[in-house]
Amino acid sequence: MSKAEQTRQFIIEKTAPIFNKKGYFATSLSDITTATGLTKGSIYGNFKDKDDLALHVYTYQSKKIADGVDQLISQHRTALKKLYAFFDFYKENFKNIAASGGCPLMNAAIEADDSLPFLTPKVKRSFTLWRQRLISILEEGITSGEFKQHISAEHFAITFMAMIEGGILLAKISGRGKDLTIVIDNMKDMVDREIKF
Amino acid sequence: MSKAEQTRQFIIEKTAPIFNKKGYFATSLSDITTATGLTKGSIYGNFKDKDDLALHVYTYQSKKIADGVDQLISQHRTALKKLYAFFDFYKENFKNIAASGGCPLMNAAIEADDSLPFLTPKVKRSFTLWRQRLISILEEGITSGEFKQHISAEHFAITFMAMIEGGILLAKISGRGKDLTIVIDNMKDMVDREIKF
DNA sequence: GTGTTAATATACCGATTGGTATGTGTTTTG
DNA sequence: CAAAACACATACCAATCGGTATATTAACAC
Repeated sequence: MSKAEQTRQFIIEKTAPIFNKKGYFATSLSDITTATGLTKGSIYGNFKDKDDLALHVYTYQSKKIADGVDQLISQHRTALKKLYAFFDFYKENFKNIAASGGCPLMNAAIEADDSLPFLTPKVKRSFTLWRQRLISILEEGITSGEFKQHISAEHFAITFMAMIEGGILLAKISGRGKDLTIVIDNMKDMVDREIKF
Repeated sequence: MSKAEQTRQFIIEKTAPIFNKKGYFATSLSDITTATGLTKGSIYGNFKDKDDLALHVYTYQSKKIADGVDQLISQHRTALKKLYAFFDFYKENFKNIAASGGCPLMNAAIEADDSLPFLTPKVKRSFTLWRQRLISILEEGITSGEFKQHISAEHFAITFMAMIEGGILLAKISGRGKDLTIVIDNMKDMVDREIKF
C-alpha cells in the first residue's frame, strides 16, 4: 500500500464514525480535518470533494459489515446454523454498532434517499446484496432438506431484514440493548416454528 | 385561532415535509422562507429559533400519526381487529409516508440521537407511547380471552414495532411498497399462529 | 378615526460552509 | 543522488449559514 493509499484509508477510517454519527450532511470539513489532524488541502488532494469522501466512507463501512457477516457465516456448515450466526452477529455487535452511530446502512438509507442522490444507488445495492445473501442461506436449507419446501425464501429474508433494522432502531433510541435481543429471539422462534422441519 | 396562531400553524405545516425529507440539520432557513413565502423576520417572530421550530414540527408530525392510529383503532371493538387495524394503517398510508419523507419517528430517531439532543427526549417518548399503546391492545386481548394467556405483551409490542419500522425502511429504499406488505402479512400470520386462541 | 400593539419585511451581522490556487516539503523512481 | 512526482500545508475565496435590530405594515381596541 503506497503512502497515498495509506492516507486515503486513514482518512476514511477516521471519518467513518463521524459520518455515521452526525450524518453525511452535518459532517463538516472542519470535523474531518479535526478528526484526521490533516488540513483541507490534503483532504482534497486525496478526494475529489466531500461527496466523494462520503461515498468511499460508505463503501468502507458496508464492506466491513458484509465481511464480518460472511466470515461468521462461513464458520458454519448447516443452513440453520448459518442463519443463527447471522442473527447473533447483530446481537453481539449491537454495542459496537450503537457506539459508532448505528447501522450505517440504515443511516445512509434514511439520509440518502431524499437528499443524497449520489449515495442512493450504493445503499440500494447494499440492501439487495444483503437480501440475496439471506435468500441464498434459506434456499440452501430448502435444498438440503433442513427447511420446509413451501416457504418463501424472499418473504422471510425481507422480514428478517426488517426485524433486524427495526430492532436496532428501537434498541438505539430506547437505550435498551434488550429490545434488539427480544426481536432477535422472536426471529429464532420464527425459524424454529415455521422454517425448520 | 388568532392570526398569530394561524401563522404558526401555517409555518409548521408547510415546513414539516421539508424537515422530514431533508432532515432537521439540512433544512436551512432559506428552505423555510421559500416554502412558506414568508421572510426570516416573521419566522423568528413566531419561533425562538430553528430548534424551536423543529421541535414544534416534530410534535405536530408525531401527534398527527398518533391521532390517525387512534382514530382507526377506536372504530373497532375487539383486540384482534384493533391490532389488524393498527397494522393496516401503515400498509394503507405507506405511499403518503414515503412521499412526505418517511416515518417521522424513525427519521427523528436516527438524526436526533447523535446530534439533536433537544429532540431526543421527545422522540424517546413517542416510542414509549407507541409501545404502551400496543401493549394495551395486547393486554386487552389477553383479559378478554381473545389472546393466549402466556404471551408477553411487551415482547410482541416491541417485535411489531421493529417490523413496522424496518418494513417502512426497506420499502422506502427499495422503492417497492410490496416489501412492507410482506412484512405486515408476516405480522398477521404471527398473530394468528401465536397470539390468537 | 386614532393610538397601540402585534405581525411581517428589510437589511445587515459575524461565523462557517465547501472548495481552490499556490506554495512547501517529502517520497519515489531513474 | 538528483529529478520528477506526489503529498500535504497555507491562505484565501464567494456563498451561505443562523440570527438580530430595525423599519414598515396590518390588525385591533377604544
